[in-house]
Order: sequence, then structure tokens, then C-alpha cells
Amino acid sequence: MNAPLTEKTCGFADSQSVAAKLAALSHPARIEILRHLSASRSCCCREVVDHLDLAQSTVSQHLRVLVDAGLVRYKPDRQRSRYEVDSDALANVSASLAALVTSCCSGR
Amino acid sequence: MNAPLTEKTCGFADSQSVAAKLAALSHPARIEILRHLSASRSCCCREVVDHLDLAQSTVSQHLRVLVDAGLVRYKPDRQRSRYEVDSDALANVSASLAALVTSCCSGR
DNA sequence: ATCGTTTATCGGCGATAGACGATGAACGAG
DNA sequence: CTCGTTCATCGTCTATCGCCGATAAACGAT
Repeated sequence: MNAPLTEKTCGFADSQSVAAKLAALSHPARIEILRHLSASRSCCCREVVDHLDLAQSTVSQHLRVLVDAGLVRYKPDRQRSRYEVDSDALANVSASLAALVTSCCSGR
Repeated sequence: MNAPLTEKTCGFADSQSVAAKLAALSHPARIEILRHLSASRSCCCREVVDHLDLAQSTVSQHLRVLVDAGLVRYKPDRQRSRYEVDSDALANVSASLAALVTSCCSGR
């Protein structure tokens, strides 16, 4: 965990922000997109569209959700768009959830 | 991690089921409820209502979402309802997310 | 200059989420 | 038995989600 957590490991981000990040992950298509982004090098929208069997506009929206949540980085590149997973941010979400779970388990 | 994962650590639950569990966690009120459940001993609906400043019906619905997702156990007790966090299930979700994150990070 | 490709965004549609109040069932206490 | 408490469920309303097709902008290639 190299990303500096704004909260201590045993502390919490507020429910609001944790929920927001998890919401971005709470859709099968977006999880699939994340997997594909991390596995692929190209990371353009089109490629995801081919992989996913959804309309291009729909995929673009899903990507936007991930970007807005800060889980995916976006960089326009010619007529392509480069999307890539923000590993640190992702690790952060996972850590937040883990912290929540830990506190729930240790509390009993 | 004492819960036996049905998939290998490096494998995945399908996106669908992971997404469903995360969806249950993707609301501030439900996260708050989880925290309260784990911190409190009583775990009845009323107490959560007092803690949360939401209508009783709304809280009941949130609890139902958590129960349906398998993250909270429900047991009727007299006129009360006992809700308690299913630590194993919660740990499982966390592990699934961690596995996803790990694979995304290791892939690059 | 004119295509073809890629992409983001808009508008619309149906479905679902989230909130509430009202209601009735269950139950303890009096 | 009756009253108060607790709870789940129902019906309703509004907002948002998820999806699509259409469109326009950006850009490379011809």
C-alpha cells in the first residue's frame, strides 16, 4: 500500500465517500471494464466496446463513471482515448472496505 | 482470511455477484448501519432508526438490502428484530474486491 | 476536401432506488 | 382486554440508473 491514506488505516473515510467509490464498482459492466483495462495495453474506448457487447455510448458512460469516481485515469490521445486503471485509487478503495470489515469483525 | 473462497485468490467471483455485493455496500446509510450493528449489541431496527435520522420504513428497507445481499443475518426475537453483521460474508466481499484490485495492479 | 473512425454527449425511455407515510401484525405490559 | 411499542410491508412519489440511437467534434488517411 504505497498510496498515502488520508485516514489512518484503522480509521475511516466517511461513509459518503466510501459509498461513492463502491457505487462506481457496483456494476458488472464496470468491473468487467476494469479487468479489461488492467489486462490490456491499448485501453481505448473502442476496444472495450468490442469486448463488452454494449453500445458505444453506454460504454463511454460507464467509463465516465469510473473516471468521475477517480478509479480510472483519462487521457485524450489523438482521436483515441486512453483509459487506464488508477491502481493506487483502487487499492485505496479496497483498503477502505477492508478497514470497515476489520472494524466490524473486531467489534464482536 | 478464514472464509474459504470458492474461487482461488487470484481468480474471481463473476462480476455479477461481486457487483451485487458491492451494490449493497454502496450507500452511506447502509455503511453507517453496518458500523452501528457491529458496534452495538442490541441490533434492533429501532435503535438503528434512532441513530440514523431516517424513517423507520426506510431503515427497514436498508436492512433488508443488507440481509438480501447476505451481509447481515436476521433473526426475529419477540417483537424485536435482531440484526447482526455476517463477518464472514463481509470478509468475503472484501477479499473479492482485494482480489480484483490485486489482479488489476499486478497486470501492469 | 472528403471520407471513415473514434469518441463524448444529448435526448429519450423503461426500470429501479430511495425516501416517506400509513397500515396491520406481533407482542409485552398494564 | 387494551394500549403502547416494534417491525415489515404496501403504495406512492421523485430522482437516478442503465441502455440505446443519433449527432457532432476531432482526427488520420486518401
